[in-house]
Amino acid sequence: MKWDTLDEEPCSLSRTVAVVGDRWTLLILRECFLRVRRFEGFQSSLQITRHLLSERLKKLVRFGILRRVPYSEAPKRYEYILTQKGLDLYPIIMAMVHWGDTHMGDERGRPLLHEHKTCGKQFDPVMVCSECGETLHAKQVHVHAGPGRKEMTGL
Amino acid sequence: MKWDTLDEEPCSLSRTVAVVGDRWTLLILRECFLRVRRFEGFQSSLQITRHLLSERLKKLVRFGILRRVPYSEAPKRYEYILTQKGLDLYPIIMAMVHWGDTHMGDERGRPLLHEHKTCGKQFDPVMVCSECGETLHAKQVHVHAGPGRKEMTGL
DNA sequence: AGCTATAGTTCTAAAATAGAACTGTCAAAT
DNA sequence: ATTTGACAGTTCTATTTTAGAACTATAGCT
Repeated sequence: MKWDTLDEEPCSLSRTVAVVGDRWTLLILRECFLRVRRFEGFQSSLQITRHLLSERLKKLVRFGILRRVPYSEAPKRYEYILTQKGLDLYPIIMAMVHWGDTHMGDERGRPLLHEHKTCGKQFDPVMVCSECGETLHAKQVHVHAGPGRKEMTGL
Repeated sequence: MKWDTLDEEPCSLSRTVAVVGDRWTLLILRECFLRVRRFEGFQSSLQITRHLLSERLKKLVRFGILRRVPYSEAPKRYEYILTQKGLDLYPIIMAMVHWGDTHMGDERGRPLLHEHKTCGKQFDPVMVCSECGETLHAKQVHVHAGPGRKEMTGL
């Protein structure tokens, strides 16, 4: 496939997959949300090869998900900070964490617990309809082509 | 990396990534939610090589996300149906679609629109706290180690 | 001058993917 | 009775990606 133009397909899922649809990128983003910011930090916690880490970070910067911000002049050193576009990936990451909690758990229990500072409780993420607030299920959703598409061949 | 044992890591994100963390798998799942069920259907709409499609479908069946159901004896033919575990991936897919709609759009407008049959309106998915119902934002969440983990190195 | 920390780049071997052709079963058409 | 076509894969080679390790560069510290 022409993965290099996947981000221009008339399908929002394809476009997202073009940016975050590989294993290393998702794991790097996990570290970002856990407040890792530096090259050595990513490298040592993920055991990713330096080459690939360098490449993935460049790609995330190119797509505007991370900002490369200097934190030291002489020697010039940079750290990688989530932009708003990057922070907006949180529902994707949390949805994946929640699915893993639900369907891939073992006898040891959940690896991590999430506390909502606003209400103080331990929570799970729930996806709801922006209009009526009801929990969303695949079967209650009808999909139809929008302006960005003639024929229907994607999500 | 040892991608073959990623699904046993003490991290729910890793475990999910082990199953759906590659481009073809995500695109195959998109087709599943668009009601594609058969080998030829996936192959022709995705232009994936038959080899990879075969391999990915096997993997999804192995992980219990699709069921391989016969729809014809003589010749034996099968179709691939989402299980409940598979249907539960919907929030992940929708979160990705929504991020794409928001951040990867072009002048042509959205490729697809989603209608919530329950309320009849065109909607966006929103991720809320299961306890208080408020919209979730990364910065309002505090993460701490659960029973499935001693040290904290994941989500 | 030598050691360490940080942030990469370069190199080769191994693994994954692309692309096309091939296999096998059966139904319908000639 | 033989050919054609649909379906669901499998097999093969060439190309691309990734793994793993070593190397480069800048600067502070002793």
